[in-house]
Amino acid sequence: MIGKVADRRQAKVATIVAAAWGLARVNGIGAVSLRALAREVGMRQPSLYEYFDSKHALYDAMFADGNRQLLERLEALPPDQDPRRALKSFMRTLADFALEDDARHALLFQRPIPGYEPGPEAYPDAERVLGRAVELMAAAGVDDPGDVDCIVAVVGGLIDAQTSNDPGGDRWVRHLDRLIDLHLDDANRRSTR
Amino acid sequence: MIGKVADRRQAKVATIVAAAWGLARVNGIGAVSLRALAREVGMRQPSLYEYFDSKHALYDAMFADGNRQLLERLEALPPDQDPRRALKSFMRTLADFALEDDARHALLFQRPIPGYEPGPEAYPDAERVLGRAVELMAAAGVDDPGDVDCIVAVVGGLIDAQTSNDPGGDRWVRHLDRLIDLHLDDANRRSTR
DNA sequence: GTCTATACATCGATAGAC
DNA sequence: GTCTATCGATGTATAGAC
Repeated sequence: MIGKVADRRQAKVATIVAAAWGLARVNGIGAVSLRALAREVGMRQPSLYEYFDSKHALYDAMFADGNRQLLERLEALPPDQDPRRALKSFMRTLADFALEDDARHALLFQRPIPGYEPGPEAYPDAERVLGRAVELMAAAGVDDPGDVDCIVAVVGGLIDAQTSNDPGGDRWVRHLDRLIDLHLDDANRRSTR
Repeated sequence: MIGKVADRRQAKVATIVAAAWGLARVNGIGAVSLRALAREVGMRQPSLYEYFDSKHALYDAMFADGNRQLLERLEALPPDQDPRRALKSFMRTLADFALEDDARHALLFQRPIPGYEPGPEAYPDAERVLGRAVELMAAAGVDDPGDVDCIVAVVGGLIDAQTSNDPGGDRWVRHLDRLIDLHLDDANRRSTR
């Protein structure tokens, strides 16, 4: 088996990434230091360079991992014939995912690290998430890209307000379903006219 | 005049804060270093501690200054008898202000600096901004706090999407007026029923 | 692959002379 | 009030032993 050594390496990479998420949850994504991360996984700092060429490469791995987690959860949703119910379920899952872990939400959907932008190789999963959202909205009768943009912005706005101003509560996200209906109704009304 | 020395000090503080905004605009709010800031105002780095006890104190001064700028601009708006027009004008001014300067928008409305939260002494102006928004919405017939939250979140969502995904464009903010009407109509419909 | 050791850059912060 | 000098932390990177 030639793959065994590569597998072990991948497992170690996964361990390191998981430990990095742990540190990020405690002190914030910007406070993950390579020395602390190495300590967490029982290594010395230079040894991490065996697995990541730079700190940005670590961020890329975390970004890709986070998007993979999200995509996995979204794809596990049971299919729903009712396009509205399907869209709401999708968006609620997205919101729950974002609210579960501030640091992960920040890395995936904001630019919390000065000088770091996710590399292109980490984007495919992120684009699949958005693509699925667009599909679901189309099924619900939203054909104007402007309406898609609005719904995306509204959901993002609710999530951001929730995490910033009422972490752990539901003061904003409790309006999620109602606002989706409001915007779908409005989009349908304007497209059938 | 006893106040003269204090005035001079305040003027110097203002100069430093202005220079800090300049650096933030160029490299991002997170990349403002005390050494670069000192260089900018013709000082050495330790001398800045004569004016700010810590870097967080500098951030607090910038936060207060940004909110003061915003409040000034909002209070300069001409009064408008039509509550909807007044609210839209308020929100458009807010959006323009946010889109003008990414770094300022980030410091005022997000938490872009790991470990930094604005101190309580910097909040009054920020609360006056929100208070004015609530007043305008009340005048437009929005009496449910949940509806106020939704409109705040929607405007914030449009602004964030705009800065993140189409800086300099209007792909999201062009929907601002329409979405405000949509949400006001919905709030009014539900409150008069 | 992992280690020790080291180099050099940056950063915020402090001590103490003037 | 401003300076020089310095501290300890960081990230990045390398050399070389095992």
